This record gives sequence, C-alpha cells and structure tokens, in this order.
Amino acid sequence: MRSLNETRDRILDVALDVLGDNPDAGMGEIASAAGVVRRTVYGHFPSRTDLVRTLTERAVAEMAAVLTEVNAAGAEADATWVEFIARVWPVTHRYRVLLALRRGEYGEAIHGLLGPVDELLADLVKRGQDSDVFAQHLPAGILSQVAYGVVFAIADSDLSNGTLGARAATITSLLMLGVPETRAIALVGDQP
Amino acid sequence: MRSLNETRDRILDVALDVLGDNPDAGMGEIASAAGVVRRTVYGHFPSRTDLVRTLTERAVAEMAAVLTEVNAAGAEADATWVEFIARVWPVTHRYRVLLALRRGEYGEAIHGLLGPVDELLADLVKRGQDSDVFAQHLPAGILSQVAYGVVFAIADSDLSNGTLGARAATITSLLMLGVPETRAIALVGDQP
DNA sequence: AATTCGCTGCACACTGGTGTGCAACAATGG
DNA sequence: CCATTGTTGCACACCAGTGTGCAGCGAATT
Repeated sequence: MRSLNETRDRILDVALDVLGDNPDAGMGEIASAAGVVRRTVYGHFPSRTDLVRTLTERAVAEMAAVLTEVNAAGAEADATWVEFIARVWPVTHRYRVLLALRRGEYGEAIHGLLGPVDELLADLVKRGQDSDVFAQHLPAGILSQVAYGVVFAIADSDLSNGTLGARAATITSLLMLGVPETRAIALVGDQP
Repeated sequence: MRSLNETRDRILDVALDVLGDNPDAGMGEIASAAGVVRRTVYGHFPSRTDLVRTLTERAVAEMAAVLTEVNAAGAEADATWVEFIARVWPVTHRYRVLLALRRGEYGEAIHGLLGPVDELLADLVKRGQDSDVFAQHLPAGILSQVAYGVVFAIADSDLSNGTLGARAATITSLLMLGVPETRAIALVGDQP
C-alpha cells in the first residue's frame, strides 16, 4: 500500500490538470487520469465539492504567500506588482481552472475563500495609488480585481504557453493600472 | 394562438436573461421564465445547442453591424474604439453569457461564429497601431482579443450595473491599448 | 362549422454523473 | 504469521437534464 498522502496528492495534482482542460470533467475522468479507480477518489474526498474546495484552499495559500512576501520587500508599488506577477504566474496558470469554476455551483464558496487574496491585492493597489504610480480612475478594490482578472484570463487563454503569456499579462496589467507604457516596458525589461 | 414568431422571440430574449444569470440553466428553467412549457421550447428549437447557436448568431450580427458602422465614420482609431464600446456596450452586456458558454461544449461553435467580429476588431486595432495611437507591445490580433475580452469580462461582472461599468470598461481597454491616461480620460469625457 | 396551428400536459426512454455499500485483494509493518 | 490499511471492482440507488411521442385543447382563419 502507498503512503498515506501519496495518492491523495497525486489526485489533487492531476485534478488541476484535467479540470484545467475541462472544468466539467467528472470524478471518473479525474480518477482515470490519476491512475486510480473512481471509488478511490471518493475515499479521499467525500464529494466533488470537497475536492474543489481543497484545490481552492491550496491556491489561496500559495497566492497569499507570494503576495505577502513581495509586499514585505518594500519596493515601489509598480515594481512590486511586476515581481508579484512574475512569481505568481506559474501558480495562476496551474489554478486557472478556478476562473471557470468561479461561476456556477462553486462560485460562492470560491469567492469566499479568495477573500484574503483580494484584500492583499487591494492594499497593494491602494498603496500604488497613494504614491501616484497607479491611476485613480477606479477605486482600488475594483481596479485590483480588474487588473488581476486580466492576468487570470490570460493565464487561462491560448497564449498562456511560452514566455509570451507572462510578458503580455504583466505589461497589460501594468498599462491598465495606469503605468505609462515606457515605464511598463522598462520594468519588465530587467526581468524577462 | 400567437403569431408565428412571437413566442419564439420571447424565448430567445428570456433565454439570454436566464442564461446570463446561470449559464447552466436547463431548458425547463428557460421555458418557465418565458411563460411556456418545456415542450414548447423544443417545438421552436430542436435542441439546446440550436438555441445557443441562434443566440450566438444574433450577437455576432449585432456586434458586427455596430463595428462596421463606427469603422465607416473614418475617425481616429482611439476615438473609433470609444465610440464602438459606447454603442456595443448594451449588446455585450445582453450577450454576456457567451463569455461563460465560450468554454465547454459550445466553445468551438461559438468561437467559429465569432470569427467575423474578431477580424473587424483586429483590423481596427491594427489601424491604430499603424497610426501610432495604439501600443505595439502585442500583435494586433492578440491585443484586440485581450482588450475586448476585458470589456466582455467587465460587462459580465458585478459592476456591470449603472454607468460605472461602461466607463470602467472604456477607460481600462483604452489604457491597455496603450492610450495615455490623460488622452483616455479626455476621450471618454465628451461622451460620458 | 370545420379546419388549421400553436401550445399544453402528460408519458416515456435515455444519458451521464454522483455518492454509497461491501466483499475481496495486496502490500506493509508489528 | 497476522492485522492493518489503501486500493479495487462490482453493485446499486438516485438525480437531473435531454429529447420524443401523442392526444387534446383553444383560438384564430376560412
């Protein structure tokens, strides 16, 4: 028999992959992809909802960790944002399925769990607005949502493969945060 | 008995509403909301796929019409974009469900039908890039997709109510097209 | 008055996914 | 060797949605 959490972790990893391709994939599909029988999945997660919740909790933990870490560096808001996107990009891409799952059935639960990340994000944008590096055409709470929403959307789109995705997401989000084009390109230039 | 297309049109209208709230709503839900029986819906649309396809065709027709119209005015690309968003906003908001439906099951069909709109959009952005009013950090085909994607996403989000949504969508999309903040605000200023 | 037409109100078969129960099996560790 | 533990392979009940068939009904048309 395998060690306690070996199979469980593999199911979680594979579930991200499978659901990333098709958010409506059933427990059977996930089980097969994990090299396991459907019944086994139910042995680890009492329901599909439980599986999704666990995945969401993981995502929130990872994102929040990155966010607090880059925040602590004390750099200017726009530079912090670039650093944040660069480091959170793989995570966002891995958990891209949450974008689709956010709607319908799990929407409310996911939205609730995402709360902490939303707050940290809004704080960062607010800081940028206060120091005049970000535009103020929208309140920080909304602007942060829209900007990170774009990053998520690009991570979930076709062009998420290769380096193009990360670069496009960073520059695009900077622009919509009100950072001038020249400054935006300079910022991403040093860490391509 | 009602006139030939009266019920059919009402079903289509209501379907947009219902699916807008919940993209996974069944034929039964749509029927009830339209004040008819499920069987009647199947009398007009042989399958759920047929209904969705009809809705998509409507959306494409309406959007393409607006797009060609504003393009013919011959204004600068950024002004044309503002005019386009202003006039297409209600349409985008009405058909916001397509954003969610684009994924899974109908995704391919919708993507195919959206082709003409994509082309017109890319042409407009290309024109803006050639006359140096739009940034060139991304190829026109991708940039147009991302920019309009944001408009669609905002139309589908919570802040789609009130005038805030349209304004936020316009300014945000302008910024990510590379239009300087001052110019963007000036552009939307004359037509709030 | 007779007919046509759109809607209704059932019935049904079918599909696909969820979640559970239980016996068996194989590996691991005392 | 024996007990524990994770996995398997079935079985089953259940649910929700889709799509179809058909008899009937009421209102408009002729």
